[in-house]
Amino acid sequence: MDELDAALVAELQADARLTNRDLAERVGVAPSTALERVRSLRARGVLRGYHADVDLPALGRSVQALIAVRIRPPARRRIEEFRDFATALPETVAVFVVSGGEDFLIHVAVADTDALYAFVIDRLTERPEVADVRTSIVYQHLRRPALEPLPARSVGATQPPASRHR
Amino acid sequence: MDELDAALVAELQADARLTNRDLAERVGVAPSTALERVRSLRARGVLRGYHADVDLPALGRSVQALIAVRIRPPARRRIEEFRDFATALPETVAVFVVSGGEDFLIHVAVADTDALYAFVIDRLTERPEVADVRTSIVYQHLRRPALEPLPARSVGATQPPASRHR
DNA sequence: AAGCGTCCCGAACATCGTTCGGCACAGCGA
DNA sequence: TCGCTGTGCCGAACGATGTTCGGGACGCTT
Repeated sequence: MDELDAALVAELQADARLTNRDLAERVGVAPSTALERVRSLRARGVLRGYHADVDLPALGRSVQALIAVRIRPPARRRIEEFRDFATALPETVAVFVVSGGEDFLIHVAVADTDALYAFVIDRLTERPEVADVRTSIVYQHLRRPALEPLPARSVGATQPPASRHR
Repeated sequence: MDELDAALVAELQADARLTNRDLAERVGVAPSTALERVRSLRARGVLRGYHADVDLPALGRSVQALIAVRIRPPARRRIEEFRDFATALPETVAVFVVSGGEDFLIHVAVADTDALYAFVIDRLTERPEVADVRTSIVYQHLRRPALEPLPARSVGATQPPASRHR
């Protein structure tokens, strides 16, 4: 993870459909170099995939919510089963397994508030391990365009090689 | 948003770097057709962009958290200012503006628990409008590979044209 | 039944992805 | 000081891909 890797990652976070040539040009290396670097990043698991960002209302999901769920008893098996269950639901956008007052935060996107209510009372509270549910409507969901590697102390980061060549 | 559009969106959500040819083959149309459809989806704002999914620990951010923040007074100006502030912070992954007990949920990724603590007490509670903060560690963050358009009642969806041609 | 609009296709040319041989530099040991 | 070695990068070349454009098929309207 030297500076070049970081630049490639940043560019691909901002636009994953950049052509390899454009990508190379933006970070200032030859296309062949960019190609090999990106491959390495993929192989090392730094780049995990590329996903389209979709407008949820256009998909008929105008209402988003974050649903905090408490599981009783919070044993590994219950947690993992519920996590898999929640992740597989078609209304689910993402699932956070968290510490604190609750065990899960489920990010859902549904057609309207009726569908949200139905989701909570039919899908969630129907399950016996669900001890508590708190629903928050999501008004806005903003993401950062690109995550830079932070100051990076120690971590598993490989040594940045000295700058080379021309 | 007919069936073909939905298929294209689903494929690009799963892998945004599919070549147009592969994409066309998967959904069963000619490359030129796929190209025009995807263009239209972009132009209509259904597809908002393409982003690389990055392994945060590899970027030196091994600790993730969701930080619930309450703003006082919760007036529009305060809310919007704080939202922009939080979105711009380098530690921030995403910001949810929500209803309920809190006004914000900030998803952050930092190097370690020290950095998390520093973030909360130096960056957040330093601001006078921050009335309350609740931090939850994120153990896991799972996303759905692809969001299908839900049963879709009414919505702004255009009429699906009858199947055409061969 | 004829006209029209929509959607899709396939061929063709420009552009891109990918491979491969080779060079430049840094570090090492003699 | 000198040569050796490994690493990272480059550029040319070939195969694959992106993109445009003219035209055909179908359903709907008049």
